[in-house]
Amino acid sequence: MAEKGLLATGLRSDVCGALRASDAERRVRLAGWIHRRRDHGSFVFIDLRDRYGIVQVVVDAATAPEAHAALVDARIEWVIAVEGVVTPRRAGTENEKLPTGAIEVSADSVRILSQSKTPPFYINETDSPIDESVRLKHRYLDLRREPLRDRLLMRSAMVQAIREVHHEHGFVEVETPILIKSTPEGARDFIVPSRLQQGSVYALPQSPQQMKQLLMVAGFDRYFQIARCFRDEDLRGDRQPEFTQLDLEMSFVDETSVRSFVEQMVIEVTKRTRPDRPMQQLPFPVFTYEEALERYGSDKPDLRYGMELIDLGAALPAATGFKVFDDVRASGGRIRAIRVPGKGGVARSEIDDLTERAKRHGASGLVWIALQPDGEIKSPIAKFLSPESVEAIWTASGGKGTAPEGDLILAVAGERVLSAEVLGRLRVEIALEANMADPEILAFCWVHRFPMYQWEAESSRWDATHNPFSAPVPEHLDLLATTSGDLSKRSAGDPAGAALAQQYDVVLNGWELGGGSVRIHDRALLERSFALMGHSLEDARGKFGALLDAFEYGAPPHGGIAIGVERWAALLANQVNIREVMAFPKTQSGSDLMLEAPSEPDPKQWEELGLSVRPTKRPTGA
RNA sequence: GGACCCGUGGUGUAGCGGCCCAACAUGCCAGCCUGUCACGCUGGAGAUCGCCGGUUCGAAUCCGGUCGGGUCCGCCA
Repeated sequence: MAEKGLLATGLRSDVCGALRASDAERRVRLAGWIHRRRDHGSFVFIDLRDRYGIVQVVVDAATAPEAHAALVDARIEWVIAVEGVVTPRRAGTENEKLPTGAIEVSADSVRILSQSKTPPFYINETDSPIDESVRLKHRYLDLRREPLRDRLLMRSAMVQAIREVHHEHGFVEVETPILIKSTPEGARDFIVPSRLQQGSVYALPQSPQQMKQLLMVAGFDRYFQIARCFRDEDLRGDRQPEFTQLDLEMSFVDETSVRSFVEQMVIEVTKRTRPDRPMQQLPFPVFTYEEALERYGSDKPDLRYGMELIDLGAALPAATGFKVFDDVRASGGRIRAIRVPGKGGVARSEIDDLTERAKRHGASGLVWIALQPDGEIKSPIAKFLSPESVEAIWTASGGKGTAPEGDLILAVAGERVLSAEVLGRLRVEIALEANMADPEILAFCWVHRFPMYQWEAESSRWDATHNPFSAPVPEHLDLLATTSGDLSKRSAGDPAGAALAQQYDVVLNGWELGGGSVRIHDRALLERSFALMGHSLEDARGKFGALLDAFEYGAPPHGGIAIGVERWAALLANQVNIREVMAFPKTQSGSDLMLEAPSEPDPKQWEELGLSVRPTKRPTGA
């Protein structure tokens, strides 16, 4: 909390929220918004609000007639300045709900600084939800309300902590340009046409990736930036077209040293921002991608609850007689399951719903086995299950009868990755619906050793799983070397497909907070990697020429990470939507409802840029 | 590009074929009130039900389209 002296201005000696019993008898000047008013005729109470809090101001017609007259006219959300004496409240009229509730300010002077129209929604009440488009149109009023205000204050504290911790560890904060060259990194670029060089465009950075690697070549050794990033893709609750990354890069590191710093930093920032929220496990548990997939069906596991995936195949005999299971195993697929505790008495309609969802996620079906409260087994495949198999299933899932209501096993048979991912999603959905996760706990973990490449069947080529600059783990270098450089000979069976990257993600409560890697700092290796992904040498040099060139002038081994600031802030603020931790977010269709952006430019602007636009249907508005 | 949900006085909701030129709460306006704190009391104003079209004797209500907002898939790290 800031010092009173620093907050004093010509209009105020104190802030509203900070007055306490110890200020009694002081004469103060306050300025703020009228939060509420209670007019009793011969005297008026005002709750005066600023961002520090609320204090009650009372004006008595008998002792301060002019001030009283002013307040009789004043309305909610008007901005006023008052002058008066801090007075202990009469016995029995203290308000324990307010930090300032022991005192009130007896005002003898009231000045109207600014009037307000009736706001489109309540500033002083936040219990009932307001349609988000209304909130966005009047964002400055929504920001005036406590929840959004507090979240932005928290985000500010968080960013301050980020800067502090990095400076404490020798990091240099460097700003990188917003107008850069288009460097397709996967997402679609935002484009800014150049006036000076008509027909050419700048791109807005999807991240400062190349810049920060160049800073390592420059010898900055430890860099960080709170960087604005831009991606022209469809929006989601956790995706905005412009967003902020904590971007950092370190030289002379291996994977362990980067993760070790990042982990300390994340813990420290989290503690300084939300000291009240417990972290589930320190140090962060570390999973390989493979392990995360096998155990949680996800590369961003939520560790706040159990329901890990079970490999039913191991519990069942080689041939069950149930065609679906036997066929899947014959073709190399898996039979996986999760056990939902307490759901033994599940209703048929609920099973249908779960089956529907499993199919939507790509499964061909969902098999269920219910251990009912009475101990009976109910399942469409009961006749294929010997008593031994049933026993084995329960043993594999951690023993039977953990809940008196019985348990429910949900099984999916299918291709190795797909079967895991389907159950991984069901696991998250079921946990959400059953409130299985403690909302206060912060469960961080690392997931690492991702595959370098994934096979793109349509284009018959390998593509970077994360980013194309990630280095392979040292023991897999030869997998890249032994894969033919000839594009036409590329196949899903190439040795490179098995290569793992020195790539790591930080995960929090089932959200990917950020990801990074140890980078390739050798020009030849980087060119080879691009070649594997089907880029010609000229192509790669055209897009990443500066980086490739720089690597010929002494590039230190380096690595880093980028962390989504809004996602982190949203999780710390217990929000599922990053708009709730952003001052001025955009809608799902990319509009700013307050500024009414995007908008058509003046025709002259097109002309200056040497551009013309095909006429299209424009929304006419509702 | 696709699927689904929502749109009724300022705000949040109810109404889901005639009882509705629309109800409730809150807000707003006016008056009253010497201790309130979501003050209270009395009275009042305020919506052609997002928009367009259709079905029907009759539409806030049913159907189609469209606009806006949201959730999700694709996309995106």
